[in-house]
Amino acid sequence: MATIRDVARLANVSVSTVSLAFSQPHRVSESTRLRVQEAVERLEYRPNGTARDLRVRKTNTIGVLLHNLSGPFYSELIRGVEEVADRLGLTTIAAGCSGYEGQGSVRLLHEARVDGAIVLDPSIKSGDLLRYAQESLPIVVLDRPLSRDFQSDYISAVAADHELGGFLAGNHLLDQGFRRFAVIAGPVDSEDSRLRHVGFFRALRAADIDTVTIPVIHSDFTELGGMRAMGTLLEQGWSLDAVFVANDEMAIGALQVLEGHHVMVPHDIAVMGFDDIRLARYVTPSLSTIHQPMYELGQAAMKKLEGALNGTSTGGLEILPVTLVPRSSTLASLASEEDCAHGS
Amino acid sequence: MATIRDVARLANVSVSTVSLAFSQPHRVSESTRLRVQEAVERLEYRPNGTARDLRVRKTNTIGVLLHNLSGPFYSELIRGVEEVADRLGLTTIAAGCSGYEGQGSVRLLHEARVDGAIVLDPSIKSGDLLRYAQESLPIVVLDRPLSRDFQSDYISAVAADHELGGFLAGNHLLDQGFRRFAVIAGPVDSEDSRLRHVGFFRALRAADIDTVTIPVIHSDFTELGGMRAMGTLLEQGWSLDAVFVANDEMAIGALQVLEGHHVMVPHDIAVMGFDDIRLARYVTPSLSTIHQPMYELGQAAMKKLEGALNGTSTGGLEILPVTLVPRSSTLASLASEEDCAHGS
DNA sequence: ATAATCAATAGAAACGATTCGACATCATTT
DNA sequence: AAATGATGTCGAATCGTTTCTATTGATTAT
Repeated sequence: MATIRDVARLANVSVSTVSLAFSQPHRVSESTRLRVQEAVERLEYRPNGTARDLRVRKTNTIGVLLHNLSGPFYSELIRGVEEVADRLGLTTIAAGCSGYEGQGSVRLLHEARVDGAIVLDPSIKSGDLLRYAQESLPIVVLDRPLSRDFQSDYISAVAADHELGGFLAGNHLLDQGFRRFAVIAGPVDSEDSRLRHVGFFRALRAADIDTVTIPVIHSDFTELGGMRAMGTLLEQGWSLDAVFVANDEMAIGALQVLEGHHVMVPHDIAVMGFDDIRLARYVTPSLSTIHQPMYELGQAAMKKLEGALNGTSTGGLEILPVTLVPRSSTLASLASEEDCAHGS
Repeated sequence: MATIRDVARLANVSVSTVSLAFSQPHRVSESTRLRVQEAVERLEYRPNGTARDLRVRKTNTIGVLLHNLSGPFYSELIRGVEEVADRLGLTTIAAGCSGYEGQGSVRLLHEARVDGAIVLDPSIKSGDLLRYAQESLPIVVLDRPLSRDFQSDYISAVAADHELGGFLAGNHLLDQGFRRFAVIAGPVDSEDSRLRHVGFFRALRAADIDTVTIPVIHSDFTELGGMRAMGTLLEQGWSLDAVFVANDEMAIGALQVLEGHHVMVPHDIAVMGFDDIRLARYVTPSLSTIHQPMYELGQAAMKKLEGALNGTSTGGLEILPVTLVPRSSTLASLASEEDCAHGS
């Protein structure tokens, strides 16, 4: 690889002049600029980013840390981040955190390989984040609980309004006339799931429904987990109008179990999900759910990061609203139809 | 941020000793190691990755370049890459290539910010890749055409056997007794689509079917594109048994149009996709398709890259087999049933 | 007893850029 | 004619590591 020295030599100028020719072309004479230009092309010179980063102590790169890069769920979110970052001339890189400490993406933070980071991985310990975050490396956590002792000028947060989502879900099911509910929640340590749950119960209580008698099953946010949870619910023989499931993955699992047991949705039992993943629209019946504004979340996170980067930090927590997406799985009009569908 | 000098000062040793204490702890005495250790903790010292990279001329990072990070399609693939990279102690970072040249992820290559790259983005010009690829920056292209003049010791390729996929699809449809076909292909400049098409026709010709009279519509690999293509096919009034669609996205679009026109699948027309995206299993009727081994593709790409990185390069092109995934949308037994479904 | 070996540490030279201050050279002002 | 100001260029310092080559004192071999 040709270095800037090689270019300087070939163009018969000093290294500093070459550098100037790049950064402030108007400051060097026409003739030298041309000579430099030619040398660059002859040598196929490309600047070494690592060296530059070291000197200017900036990488112009921000990292998005995910639990694993695999989640299709985060696609939209990253698009939002990228869109904003691009406008700011920043490169977005995403890294999964599958491996153990030191490995993988934590290295991006630990070794200051990025100027800032957006963290979506609940598996990264808050203590670590707190240590990493500093003026030269602000962090925005997205959709992850931040506890009271998790305060720092260099950490801010963006989240969807999960409580509101639960509330909207509850109201919707009530509107449709359902009265006997069950909840399939996420893992007990999931703050998101808890908030959704809280919002849901708030809606029910506002309608004078006794929430204490409502069966709640905690599962693990996966399709399989949803299947097991729904199976349990059926076995226990509850009489139900509707099930509020804490995310779409599990809801889709639940749908399958119901179909397997010839329980008609929404006729016998309505099902409500949360997240609005792509699949939700395509399953049969299509799944009513709460839409998380993933793209906007990504944008908001990146904007917050920008603020922290250029000092005009806003800090704190920003909460974005979610919206109800009613589909077939909770439609009362369908629920009251006859068993057999006529025509298509 | 504390530097290694600060640590050295506080521990009362030289900078080089601190460095040694990290890299080869047995080479320094117990007592100094402890002093260094303590200084590190007191100062919260973390090595600067940028400086290290510059000195050792290696980043221990490999990049995965995607068209956009958004594609859920690539999730599995990246998982495969990550799994292998982790074992090798390499960090995987993914970057989209949305922006223009110089921006975004090309910077990773251009400025040598990674030790190697896996490229999935057809929008990156082959010429650029050729320029970037060199001993210190090997590149593996994945599932993208590499033309004859695209030869370099530092570029290798991994791809799925699209031709075989088309062939399997053709045979499957023939097995199910379909005889009058149409093809919804991808963009004309898509090598993948072309190969799928070729394989499909090879199967038909082997069964003495005249492929010349088969209608072919080129679309753009999107759901909407599939809808338009199917719409056109219907308008033109062909009598068809089955449609081979060059990818699942378009196939799903086609399915929707057929449903809209009250054409029963597979009773009236069978539909076959390609890729085996997650959605394929969940649409109604579930979509028969050709499974691309995304995870294995990712693994294979990373292994090839490893070979190039440590000199034991294998180079060339590796082709992985695909498999047939028959589902409802092409099942002859369903096709011959009565119009009205009884029960579920 | 002297030379050779070894362990532990230090010093200094890279790595490849950017950037600051200095220095000519030449045109302009007083 | 001297002072001032641009303009274009250059040398050297710097960023924070790693690593090569001394240096020192102690231990072992001859």
